[in-house]
Amino acid sequence: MPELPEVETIVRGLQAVLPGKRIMGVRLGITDFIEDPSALKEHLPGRRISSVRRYGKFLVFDLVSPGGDSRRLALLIHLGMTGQIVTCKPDAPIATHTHAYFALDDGSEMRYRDIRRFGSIRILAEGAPSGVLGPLGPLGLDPLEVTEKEFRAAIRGRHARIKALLLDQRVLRGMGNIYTDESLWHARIHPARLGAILKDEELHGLYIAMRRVLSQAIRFRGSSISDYVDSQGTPGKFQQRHCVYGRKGKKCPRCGAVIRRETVAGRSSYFCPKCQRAPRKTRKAHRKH
DNA sequence: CTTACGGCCTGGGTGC
DNA sequence: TGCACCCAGGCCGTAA
Repeated sequence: MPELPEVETIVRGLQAVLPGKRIMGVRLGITDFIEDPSALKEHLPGRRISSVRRYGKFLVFDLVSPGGDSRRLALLIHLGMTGQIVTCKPDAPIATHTHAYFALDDGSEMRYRDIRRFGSIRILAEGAPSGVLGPLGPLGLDPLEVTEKEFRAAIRGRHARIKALLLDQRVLRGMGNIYTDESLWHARIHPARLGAILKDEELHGLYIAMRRVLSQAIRFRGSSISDYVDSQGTPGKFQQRHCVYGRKGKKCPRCGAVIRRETVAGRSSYFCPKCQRAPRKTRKAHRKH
């Protein structure tokens, strides 16, 4: 579900209401997607949320302990495909597939709901001796903060398809299937092209397109295809602005050709066969023997 | 280092 | 109404 713009929208909504609030208690439903459920109950109650940040597609809740205990902890939530976080009153109706409830000291509640349970919730000990960054460690550059030079360096010389590179969280943190396809369309680059063969001119165009698409998507509060809602339960609007994603069989808004859907890098990929010229062929035959 | 694939889960849509 | 099948904003592990 959520890519950078959706997570950013949720984070902004939470950052507006959560900082300063203390977590009083944790209730859990199904926990098979939580690495260490008891750690949540052990470490969260009593701690105060100092800020809510986005790191790639992760939500990071920075926690401070009022009792002088200076060990810094963070609550890390990844939304997977169908994760949702909302704040509400404790007596608000409980949506199906709600699996975690965080009671706050102002009497409100933060809830985590996740139909498919591909998400994750875990504690990050920021002062720990090793593996300090945990799952955040391997993540690459933020697409909205990366410079063009860094972007070029990350893509150039890579033999993988550009689609796979954009989706690889170790290269860029935050891109997902929708915004990858939209960015490639704007830049007129076929998803199966190899990163290594892209010209500087094309990388420039892709860099500009990616940042424009993401910024615009944030402005429209993300894309709601089926499940995504922000922290107030409101869907995004950017899906109305998609040029190729989910538009198989419809006309390319730029040239009128029929948009196609093919699997590239293991994911559904939407593109305009006319604007986004396909690469010559993948030489796979040579590799055998 | 890369790709391909299956798996994790549930639900929506389609066609018979 | 049922069933089989395909699809889905992510990511991990395995094998080649």
